[in-house]
Amino acid sequence: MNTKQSFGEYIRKLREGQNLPIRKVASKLDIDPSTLGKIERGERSANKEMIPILATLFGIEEKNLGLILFSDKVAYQIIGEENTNEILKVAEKKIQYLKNLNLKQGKINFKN
Amino acid sequence: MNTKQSFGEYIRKLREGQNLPIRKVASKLDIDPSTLGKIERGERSANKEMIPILATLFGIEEKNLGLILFSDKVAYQIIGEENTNEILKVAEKKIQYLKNLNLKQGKINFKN
DNA sequence: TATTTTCAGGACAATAATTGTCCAAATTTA
DNA sequence: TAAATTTGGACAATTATTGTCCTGAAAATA
Repeated sequence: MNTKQSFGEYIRKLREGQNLPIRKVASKLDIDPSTLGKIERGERSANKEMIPILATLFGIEEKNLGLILFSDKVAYQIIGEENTNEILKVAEKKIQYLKNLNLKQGKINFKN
Repeated sequence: MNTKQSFGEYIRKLREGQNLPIRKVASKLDIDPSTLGKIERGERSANKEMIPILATLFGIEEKNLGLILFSDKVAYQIIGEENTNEILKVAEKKIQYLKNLNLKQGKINFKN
């Protein structure tokens, strides 16, 4: 897992590796070429529905592509803070706690 | 740091610990009592401007309160995914990379 | 118990953020 | 040079978020 690339950079390299124009990939995704261009440049976010399509197209694991997308989202959300590592650590524990809670009980109530 | 509490639960306990009605704290925050109630119940998000006010009011560290708020946000964003730990780990590396990059260069370009 | 205070939660409007398109200009490729 | 591709701004549409108001329930207090 290369952590030095954003989702956009990543899929751009994949696309260029196959010598595909934006136009064609965008058509597979059923979006405007301009939108895909923006996604590749990080000016728009990809959405989850695009993951399986791109994964199939480029022959990579859906799971990994999703990982790159979501880690980008998380990074983007807190990059402006000072104590990013602490935030992530506490978030991890919170998630563990909540998932565990969820096994025993029913729903999730989490919004902040 | 108690990771078993959301931001809302946390400030609710603080508030109740001082026997303050929602109304009064809400007034300090300059918001409707109903809004604070929702924040405490996790139906609304707190915003950053509230942090210093609440920290002062309850005599706690701004930094810690911010930590609770942001870790909540991160947790909430990815709680629905399977591989949350991996996501956090990759996000951490990405942030390190970006921060380091930022020291050398200028701005941030990150949005996904 | 009656009154008052507090709190919960739905409905709503206002605002903000996100998403995607269209188009024209710039760049790249053939 | 001509054609194809890509960039990026302006824009509209959609969606998400924020906070208020209000009513009724619950809790506290007299």
